[in-house]
Amino acid sequence: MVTIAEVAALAKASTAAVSHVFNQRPGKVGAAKRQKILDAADKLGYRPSRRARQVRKQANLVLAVQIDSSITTSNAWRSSSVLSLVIAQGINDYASRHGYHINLLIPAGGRDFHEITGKLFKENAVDGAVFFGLVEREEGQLETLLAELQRFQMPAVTLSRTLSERGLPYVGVDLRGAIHELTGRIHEYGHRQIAYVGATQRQRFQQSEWTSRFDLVVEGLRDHGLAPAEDNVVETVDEIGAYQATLTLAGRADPPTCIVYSGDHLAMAGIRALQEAGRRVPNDISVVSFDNAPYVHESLVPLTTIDQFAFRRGETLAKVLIDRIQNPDASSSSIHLIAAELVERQSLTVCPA
Amino acid sequence: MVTIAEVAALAKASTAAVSHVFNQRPGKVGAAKRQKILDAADKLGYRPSRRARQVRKQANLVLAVQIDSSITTSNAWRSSSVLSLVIAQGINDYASRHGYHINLLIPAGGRDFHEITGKLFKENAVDGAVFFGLVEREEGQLETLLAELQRFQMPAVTLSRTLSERGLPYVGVDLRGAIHELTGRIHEYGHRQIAYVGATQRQRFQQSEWTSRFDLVVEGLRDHGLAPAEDNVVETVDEIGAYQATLTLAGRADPPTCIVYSGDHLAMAGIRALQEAGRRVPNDISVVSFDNAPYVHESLVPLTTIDQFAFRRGETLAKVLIDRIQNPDASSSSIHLIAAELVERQSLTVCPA
DNA sequence: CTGAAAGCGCTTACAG
DNA sequence: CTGAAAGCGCTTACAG
Repeated sequence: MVTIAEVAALAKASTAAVSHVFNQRPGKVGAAKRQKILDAADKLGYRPSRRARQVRKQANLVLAVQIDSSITTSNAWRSSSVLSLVIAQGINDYASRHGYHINLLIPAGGRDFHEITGKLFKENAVDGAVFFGLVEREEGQLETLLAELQRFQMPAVTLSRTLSERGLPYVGVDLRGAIHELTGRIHEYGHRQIAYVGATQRQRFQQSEWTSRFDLVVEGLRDHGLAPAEDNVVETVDEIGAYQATLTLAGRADPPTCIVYSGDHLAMAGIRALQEAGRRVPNDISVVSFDNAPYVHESLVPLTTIDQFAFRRGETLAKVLIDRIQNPDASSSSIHLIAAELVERQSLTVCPA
Repeated sequence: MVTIAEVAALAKASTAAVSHVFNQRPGKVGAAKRQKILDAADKLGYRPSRRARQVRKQANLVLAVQIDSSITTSNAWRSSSVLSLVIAQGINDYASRHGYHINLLIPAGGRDFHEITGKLFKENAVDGAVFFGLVEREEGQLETLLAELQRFQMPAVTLSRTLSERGLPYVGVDLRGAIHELTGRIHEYGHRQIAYVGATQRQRFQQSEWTSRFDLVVEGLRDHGLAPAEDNVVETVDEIGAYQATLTLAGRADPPTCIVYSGDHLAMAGIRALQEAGRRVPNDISVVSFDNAPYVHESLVPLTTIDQFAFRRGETLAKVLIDRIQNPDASSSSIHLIAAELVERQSLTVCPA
């Protein structure tokens, strides 16, 4: 391993100068010497040691990432498990570009909270934490978490609305624009009979992004004088449900000409059902959905969908957290919204005459 | 933060003694002094600093964990994504109990290899790596990986047979015993018409554990003079496929009395189909499957299934890897098999008369 | 603007 | 069996 001393020797500078150069402290080292140092480092293949830096800086350079346990314990939520992983990828990507590692916690029933606070905080093992969700299993768990965060001065960011309402910086997605564009397109293409298959308000997880998808779609449709009829809204959470619902819708005397699904996996199941029912997509019936998940390329018909930018959300989560860690006093904004975007492929087209 | 010096002072010992005690070096410190040190540490709430340890030991205390990218890019493989996460939990659990952190890599198309070797190895950022699978995207990628591993003297363990055949320590699951018990039970319960729904030999991923499930079931059944008829074997990889296949099987004039599914999620879909077809589970038709995944509690009928101990596999993976890191010369065995176990719940019962 | 020096908290030969 | 001391690679007041 090549050390700072070797670089200093080759560049005929002090180790301090080398350190300054590698810590981007501007104006500390003259341009000429700076260049010599950079050249020497380059020639030697020098890379600052994370480890030594950590001792000196009294920082772990580790981020705790707590993924919601429902992604493993709930079968129907497996689709969000994939998105969670993509978010985790994004966090990891940004974090490692900034010298941080991830300590991934996927709590199993009940242990969630203790794992993170009890071990990591007390052992001073991490510099910050990201909470995907907060499944409150016991009364007062939320309060305890917030208190611990406070006590250990632990910076944290979240994807959970509950936590964001309690002051944690929040990284979310802004669906409004994309949904508006989508409903505009649906209207423009002449669709009048629209169905919605997926999670709606009635679901047990209130306030989630999934339910707001439904609300926003209805709202967007209304703006164009459209809205799904009551019996064109089917609450379902998994693919078999979507498959069955679609079969039913397709079997109607007067089927919808456009079906909106709350997720790509449901839409993909729906397309299978439509094809089996002898309906062509999109010629007979258009299909649109949400997520633009990594597996969307497997769709039988290229899917028009709303990209939620999961990876980018992960990056933002990491960025916001690391900023807070490195700059605890800076008053940064606490809500970060990433605008979703409509991705037009082939599953949405003009309404058949 | 309380340091080793403070403990030494309170215990009237040298810092070296304290260090020895905390490093489990036996016979280095007398029992009496040892106790005094432990007491002092306890009173002060002392915990060794990972960071300082890292500089001294020239170790990162970080493990790279490369999950297979197909868990996000393939919709049908979402079930294995959950199991992968449970394995990752197990790794994380064991690792953090031993002072290691995880650097989780979920490669996105193509970047897999470069990410791990190019960045982590060269930057000397990790002490070891676990590879869930190796998706060879380019010719020679496997060779390059092995060469890099060699070059950087990087300990690695794997879940992939391809990699294990090339010498990496392998942690697998031994299904034989559990499947033998299962087929014994099926025979004993009087089932004669048995169906298999799920992944079989014909699947694109040869040599995977999934295909061997099928082979072993057939083998176990044969041992009892049973075996699924050709048209009782349905190749499918997702829930809708399982649902449809089950509907078909249940609709037969002479339906099977026992259906074996290659995964819990498929069995759960199958049970839905059976119930919708008016078949009672297990009274009319028995159902068994593989995995004992975390979401199995959602099954409409408590599922008899073969537990693959994903969590334990993760722990073992971490253990084997850390052992290698800490003891590079020890010649340890390179194949570790965890015996699967039959978990009997209610979905398998005696064959109706 | 630059460099010599102390120190982060720990581990480990080494001499006793 | 025990302790004084050097050192891991870096950062950061501090004095020049």
